[in-house]
Amino acid sequence: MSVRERAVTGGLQTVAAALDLLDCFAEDEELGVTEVSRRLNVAKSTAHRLLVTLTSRNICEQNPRTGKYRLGLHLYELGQLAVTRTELRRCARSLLEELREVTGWAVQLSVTSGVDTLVLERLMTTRSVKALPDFNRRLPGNVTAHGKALCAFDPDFARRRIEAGLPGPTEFSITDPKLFRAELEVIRRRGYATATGEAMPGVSSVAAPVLDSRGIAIAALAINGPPSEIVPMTARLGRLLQAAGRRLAKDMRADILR
Amino acid sequence: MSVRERAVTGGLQTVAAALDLLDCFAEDEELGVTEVSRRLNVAKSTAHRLLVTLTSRNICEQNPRTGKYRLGLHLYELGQLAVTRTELRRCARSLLEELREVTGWAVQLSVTSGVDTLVLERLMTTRSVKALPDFNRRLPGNVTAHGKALCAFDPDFARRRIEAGLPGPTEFSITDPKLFRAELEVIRRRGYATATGEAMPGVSSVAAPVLDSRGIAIAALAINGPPSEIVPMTARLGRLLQAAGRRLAKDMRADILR
DNA sequence: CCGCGCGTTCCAGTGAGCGGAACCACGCCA
DNA sequence: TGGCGTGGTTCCGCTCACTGGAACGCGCGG
Repeated sequence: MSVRERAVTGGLQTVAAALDLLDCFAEDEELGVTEVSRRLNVAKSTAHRLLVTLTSRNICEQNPRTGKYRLGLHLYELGQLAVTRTELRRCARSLLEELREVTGWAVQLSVTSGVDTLVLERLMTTRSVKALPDFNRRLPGNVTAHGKALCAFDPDFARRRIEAGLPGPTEFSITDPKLFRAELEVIRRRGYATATGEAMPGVSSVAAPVLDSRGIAIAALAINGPPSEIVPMTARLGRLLQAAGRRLAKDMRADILR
Repeated sequence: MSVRERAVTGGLQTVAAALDLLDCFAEDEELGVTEVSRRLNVAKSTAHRLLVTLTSRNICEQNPRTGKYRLGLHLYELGQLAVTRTELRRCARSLLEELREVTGWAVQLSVTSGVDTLVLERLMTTRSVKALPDFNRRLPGNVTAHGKALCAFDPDFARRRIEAGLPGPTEFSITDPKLFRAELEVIRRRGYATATGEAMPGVSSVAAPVLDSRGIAIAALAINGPPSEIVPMTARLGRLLQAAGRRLAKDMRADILR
């Protein structure tokens, strides 16, 4: 799809192409002009012009050694503005720190985004940095505890995920819709979700939803760590996270009324 | 400056306008079409088209209640990709967690960006969340300990800051170039920087630089907390941060050789 | 009901943006 | 050493995407 074909009703095709270019960097840290032109299906000169403009505002940077381009730090600044202004993040700030200190493991706050989950905040500890690999902020909703908690308590999200297919990054991932629905039923009865090795080997997590006044999940709180540490205290973590989820939901309702 | 006047040598004016529009949200959380059109000096219909396109990719979002626009969470995703791929952030990951646990206060990692400092990572604790207000990731280089450490050990940055003027957000900020230079001399001799109430009232910090092989600062590590807690242990924190800075610099040099 | 403010849509004119081609720099291999 | 391939950068003629002005639709307040 070249620039001319990026229909945006009432919008600008050139800007759409520039924004789509940014998404090319999700898979690859650095890209050359030629590869960008191939992926966007535009001429090399067009790709170059897009990159030059993005680079002029530090949305992209060029590696002087290789001549290749990567995402720039101005995105980081803008992104921090976006996320720290969300109500959810504001209300969760203190709670997340407490969870981190009480449990001693990595905590995170997630929301749905399309058919995936998006981690809005992830706080680590010394031992979690050592024990856990870095992982993605965006993941399919069926392979993590927080994703499953969100699916269990947000029927729209679950439906979207199932319709889009259930990816299976590891051998433990649930990819069968029937099994997935059964798992969601278990989670709804229990009130929290668990996952081990389903997004990536050697990571266990427990998650509970943050529910709105209709009982629909608006976010999920999770604790991550190695299976040997997390699995023995699953029930305890589940209760802790449920209580935290209720507190956060209450804080958000209070915030709206303020 | 309208769209037609946004010259980008070899670039695209329309894309430049879209990116400049994003910067309008630095000051204000939400903006209407009319205000955006005023700030960019473009027609309302042009502003609207830019916003519609940015919204189509979730770079902006529209508040359905007010009709106003704000930054969208896709920026957050892209920004996280940008920052987590920096060498510095990768090397500092574990070290920052240790510093936080050893000191019990908020730690941060900063770099220079134009005439300001940019906080790449800030780790909080429960008590720091309670004791410290939220503050900006971008600040002038003369009003924070990390900014002063970067100025003391990066002469170019210091020159740029002084030439651009020394802002004084509080009554304690150093705004006189002569006094500022004297302060930098003290920091260079001592090896670490301190600040109290200079960026915002009621916050103290200690910072030390991360130096490259020529002795030029490439980053700064800082600890922040309330004056009553930080000031009595300034010397101890200074030494701790200097050691951490040396270790980080060494890790980065090792990383490059890998 | 009318006026005002603001987000949204429409349309004619034109200049910004497109792609193809050439240029330049670098590394590699016979 | 020279030729080739790769990939970033620059140039140019053509055309259509983008611009601004104007109109529209909606909500609110007097």
